[in-house]
Amino acid sequence: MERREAKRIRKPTKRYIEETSDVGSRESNGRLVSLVELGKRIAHQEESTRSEGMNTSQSQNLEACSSSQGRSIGIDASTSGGSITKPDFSMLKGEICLDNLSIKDLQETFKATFGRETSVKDKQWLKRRIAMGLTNSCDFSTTTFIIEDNRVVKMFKGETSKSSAASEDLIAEAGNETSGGLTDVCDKEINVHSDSDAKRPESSLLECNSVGEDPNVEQRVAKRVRKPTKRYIEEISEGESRESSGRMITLVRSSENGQQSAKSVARPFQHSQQEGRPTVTRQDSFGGSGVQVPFVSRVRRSRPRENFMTLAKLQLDDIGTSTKVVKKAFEEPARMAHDDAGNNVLKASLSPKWIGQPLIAVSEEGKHHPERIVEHENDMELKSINSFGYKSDDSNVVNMPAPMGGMRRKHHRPWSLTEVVKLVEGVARYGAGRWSEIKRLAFASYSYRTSVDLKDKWRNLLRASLTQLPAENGMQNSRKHASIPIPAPILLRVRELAETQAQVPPNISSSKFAGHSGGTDRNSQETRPGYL
DNA sequence: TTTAGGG
DNA sequence: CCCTAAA
Repeated sequence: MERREAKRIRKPTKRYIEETSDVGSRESNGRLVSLVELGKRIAHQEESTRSEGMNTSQSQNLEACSSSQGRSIGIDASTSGGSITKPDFSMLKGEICLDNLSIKDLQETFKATFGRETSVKDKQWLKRRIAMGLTNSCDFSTTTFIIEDNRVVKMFKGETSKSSAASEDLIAEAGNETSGGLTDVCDKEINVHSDSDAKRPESSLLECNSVGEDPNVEQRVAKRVRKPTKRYIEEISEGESRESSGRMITLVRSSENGQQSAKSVARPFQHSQQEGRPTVTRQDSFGGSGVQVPFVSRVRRSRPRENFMTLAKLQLDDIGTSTKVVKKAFEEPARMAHDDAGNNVLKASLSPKWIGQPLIAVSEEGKHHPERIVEHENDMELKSINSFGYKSDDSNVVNMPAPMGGMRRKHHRPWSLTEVVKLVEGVARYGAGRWSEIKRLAFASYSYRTSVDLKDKWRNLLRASLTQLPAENGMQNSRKHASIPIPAPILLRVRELAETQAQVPPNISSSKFAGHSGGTDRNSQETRPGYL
């Protein structure tokens, strides 16, 4: 329990949070830049008192340049700056003033809002329409930048009122260019925008920004390379989901109103992906559709592992992965054949069959339950145990059907008594925890049984020795269970060893386990403690 | 890769 | 058994 906590709490979380939030900060930083620039430009424009026409065009530019937030900022600027006085924006603060306007005014407002004329005379309709349009645009813009918003806006406002001095600073800091130069750059950008209007995915506010102040941004992009572990993806996505989902909404929204902003917002991800390893966006090449999936579609809990693998193997003919799988799959039978050389039994007849087996038919087989094939083997086990000759048993060349099932679960291989004994011996000799050692020395002939398996088995043995030992008098040979109980002596030994090596949890001991084993058998995955 | 633990 | 985190 304690260990678990320690394990779970560890820093990776922190690190990943850092990394992931980095995206956010980078992005918001980008926004910030644009806002700063906006402020700059506003200030500049105020300073040089341009003509009315220029003003309006500028405000449009603002919108275009800063995409989503541009909207609200532009509005804010015009209201707070006060230099822009087009009647269109008289209701910028929302639908507040709509009531006071005449139909004609409303129509004009409509035009200003939606960019098209309307002949509707219905005051209510107009108001509703305008209000909707406004709230839409404002809405998503406000949801887009949350934290930075206040700060930025605040600074921005102060700057506009203060005019030149502050703006000079910003300008110098931003790009050691003259303000004219900067505006020129942006103006250019904007012209491009307005030329092709909606159909320009590439050019974006980000580019506009990076013109002024990119190095930081670039660095951050480059920094974000590592792809979090799936587990972590799931976990942090919990915290991040808000942000990402918000962004998704933004994308949708903006694509339904100002087109180009969508692409521009989404762009950083693509960028970082090109930069190196896949990061936040992934190319899901399922079925060759090649769809870009933003973040991780956190849809599945539990283990779709095999499914995925088989699926991958089937659907996309990725040579790389599939070959790897196949190779690994083939390894098993080969080794098994080799191992069984020392023993007798039916090795020769079986192994060639596996090797010769085609790679197909595997995927399909994944759905069936191949667990059953073991049955006969148990009988063998029984025999050898009954004779109590702790050997000659587990030459179990289990009739394992095609191991290369696209990474299917290892066929459940019951632990034979000899294996258990060897395990115990191994632990006695090398100590519990030296699983690799034990594996290498005591289990040299059992190619299956990885060190992890040994570890697991030992854990189970331990558990068994703890729970089952007290009652060892009563139900020694009980036929309750189909499988063979582990002989008490062995369990005793296990326990001794465990005590020797301080593996016995002092107080909890049996009660916990007893309660635990009462639970559902979880697909018979977890073998019962006291049995083979 | 190996260990340790949770599932 | 599987999966992962840590080391």
